[in-house]
Amino acid sequence: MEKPQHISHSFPKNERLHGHNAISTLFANGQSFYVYPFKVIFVHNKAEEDGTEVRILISVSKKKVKNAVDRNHIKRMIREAWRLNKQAVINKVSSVNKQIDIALIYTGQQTPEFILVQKKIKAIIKRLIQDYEVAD
RNA sequence: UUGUAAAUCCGGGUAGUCGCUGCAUGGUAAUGCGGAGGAAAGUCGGGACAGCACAGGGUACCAUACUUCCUAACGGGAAGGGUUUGCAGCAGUGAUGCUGCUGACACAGCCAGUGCCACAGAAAAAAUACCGCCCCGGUCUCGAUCGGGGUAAGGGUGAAAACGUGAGGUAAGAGCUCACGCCAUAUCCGGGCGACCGGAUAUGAGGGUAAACCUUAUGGGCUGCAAGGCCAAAUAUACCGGCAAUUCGGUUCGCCGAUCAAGGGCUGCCCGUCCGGUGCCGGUGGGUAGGCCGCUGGAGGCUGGCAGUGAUGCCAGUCCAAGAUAAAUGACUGCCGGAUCUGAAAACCAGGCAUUUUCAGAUUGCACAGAAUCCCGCUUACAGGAUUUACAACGCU
RNA sequence: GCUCCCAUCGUCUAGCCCGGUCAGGACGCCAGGUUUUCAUCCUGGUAACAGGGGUUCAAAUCCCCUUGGGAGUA
Repeated sequence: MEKPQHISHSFPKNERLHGHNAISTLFANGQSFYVYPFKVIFVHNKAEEDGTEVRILISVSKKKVKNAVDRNHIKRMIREAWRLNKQAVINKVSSVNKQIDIALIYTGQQTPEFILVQKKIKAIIKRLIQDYEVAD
């Protein structure tokens, strides 16, 4: 699919969504859809100068998952699944010269298997790409 | 050997692939080294550190409460003292005492004062006597009744009944008296640094409750790293409410000194004190919410020696062991280990069951749990394993 | 992170400071009555002190620990 030099499984800091303003605008103006057990919120922006196409926020509610160890574990699995499969979204977004902020909110109450998480993340990525093709 | 209890320690290992984070090298590609816990948890005590404030005094408020010691400090710890639950033994007519084992105790003072003690009960604290007991008087049907008085031994009530046991005494009774025993207070003697212990004498209106008010003693400024500092960015000496606008002296006419109003600081209040002349206080609103420092080398860890019953301290050597910030310390796979289940073999036994060991297979990522300024404690959670000590058992048929 | 507060019938609450009655009231819910029927109204019932330990004769109340919920704070 992609050229070898574009394949990167790294997850640097500028691909993580942070800052009060960016998150507020995402939750205020973003579109959302569900792929159980995830709620996905995303918003399109104009391309940034620093070259990051995608910024992502991963959240697990303290009310759904009480234990801090389990909460960290879920977040790590989600981040890992995203890290290994994100390249398709980056390529698509950079091809239309835009930038996207995404929030992945885990709404389940049980700790899932990694295979299941990876399957769902792939489905979300497919949905995001479809959304771009419809927009075009 | 197994089980139970207590104490201390450990609480998965390893290889590969792909990642995150700090530092160093290096230069924008990488490489090397480091990267959660005994509780990181609860935020219950105590500190360090920081900011505000800082003549001081009284009072209020809060906390603590056997003694001595340890500690930076503590509501923590060590050693000791006292009280007490349960069991067993011994002494005594008995009340009770002594000894051993075993736990528990927020354990100053109800003899400083005040309050409270529901229901029941006659009475709940200096006792108005319900039943009962006894004496005196009246009446009559001659053992009952009425009236007056004595009595806290007995009954019943209650969580608790006015020191307990035995005797004397008496109309009946009563610490009324005596002996013994317990308790409290005071004084003296001996021991102990002390709590307290042993003994003697005297006194006695001899319930409980201070996690009731309180008294006594001791201690305590307030706020917390979102403290606080710097840089960047951004705006509005915006609006509302309340309060105030002193006097005198000197002068080189710039001011200076004194007094004083509004108001503010000194945790609340009072005194006192300091600041304070065009502003002061309270509320609402607007802007920015990015980065750096604080931020990890410390009451530090480990080893050894010495002192001490011990907590702990001193000395010497050695080591450096996370610093994230929408928040890192991981994910996947293989092997080893653990746990559970099944099967087989062996050991013990006359045989079987149980137990133990070994082997094979299957299942399961596998205790509690994730640093957020740091440290010392406490409390709570915790599969399994190791060591030590104490006690019990050494199988059933 | 730090600093605090709260927990009582199905719901909203009183009682807690200063311990003592069957833990009171309102709205619910259930049953009966009133009414031709329904609503209203009347009568009766239902049902709670977050969990554990301590102090006390006695704890919703006082003290300690745990659990759950909430608030403030650049």
